[in-house]
Amino acid sequence: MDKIVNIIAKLSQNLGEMEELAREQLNIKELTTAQMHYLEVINEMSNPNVTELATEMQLTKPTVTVALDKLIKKGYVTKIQSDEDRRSSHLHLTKKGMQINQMHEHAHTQFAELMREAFEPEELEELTVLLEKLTKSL
Amino acid sequence: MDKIVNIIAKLSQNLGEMEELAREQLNIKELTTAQMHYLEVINEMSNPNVTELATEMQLTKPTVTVALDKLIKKGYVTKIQSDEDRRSSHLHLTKKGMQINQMHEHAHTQFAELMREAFEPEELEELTVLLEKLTKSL
DNA sequence: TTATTTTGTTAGTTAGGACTAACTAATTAT
DNA sequence: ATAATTAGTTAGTCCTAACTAACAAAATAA
Repeated sequence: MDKIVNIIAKLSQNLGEMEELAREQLNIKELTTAQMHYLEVINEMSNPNVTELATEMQLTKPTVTVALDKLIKKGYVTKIQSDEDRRSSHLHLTKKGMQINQMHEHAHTQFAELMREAFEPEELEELTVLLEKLTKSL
Repeated sequence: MDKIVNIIAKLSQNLGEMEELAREQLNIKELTTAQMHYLEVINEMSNPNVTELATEMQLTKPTVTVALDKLIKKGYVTKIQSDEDRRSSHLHLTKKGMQINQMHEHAHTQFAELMREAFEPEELEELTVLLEKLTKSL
């Protein structure tokens, strides 16, 4: 019945598959899904401390401390002591940690590639304009 | 630079948020993410047996057996012995198990709603035609 | 200055979800 | 008819990731 809902379902599914594929290709198998989530949130928050990160992720501080230890050991995150409050540290992604962004980007680039193949340039332009409008209202 | 990639990134993010929201709203908190995944795959495969399900999910049979026991106990799945091979059983989702579809559908419906709000009817029609073409080539 | 609060850690526990090894029952091949 | 294979289960192990309780160190309030 509802054509749009079906279309969205399919697009959503495809995007999911792309992300999964990108993950495999970029051999981030060293990281679990949970660990990737930490990196994503740290990235979004830009330099949170442990307490802030725990609050944002709705986890306890001990949980986050332990999780961070592993990510630091593996070289994805660094902790830099704060100047204002010496109990506290800011969390940063290392270059290696930034891979996580690459992963999503990679998936989205691949999807964009599919779109370029599927459409004539004029159609693509049309679609871009429409989707741009949509994202602006989201 | 690449407008489309950015647009896709945003759409992808939004779809993800919608799914998460739908999950919360439909109080499927009784299920873990892993368990939901079982239901999704069973649904896609329509009546697999344990071996087929394990192969599809790239898990061992004991793993799947144990996971299914829990889902059966909670009333999301039923196992029906095969007539042709009495060692084997077909897996079915119960009505309760079908909720999982509802969840995705709900998310997609919400997203479609946003689209209807964002566009004039003619634009929506235009977009539908374009996206339909895209999904066909995916 | 002393007491309280806050930041983060360490230690120990629990639950989920994966695995292998060993098994039973049913089917298929020799 | 017997041997080998296949479907699925049970038992036992391991790892991840969550939790609480108890703590030290630093900052803030009384």
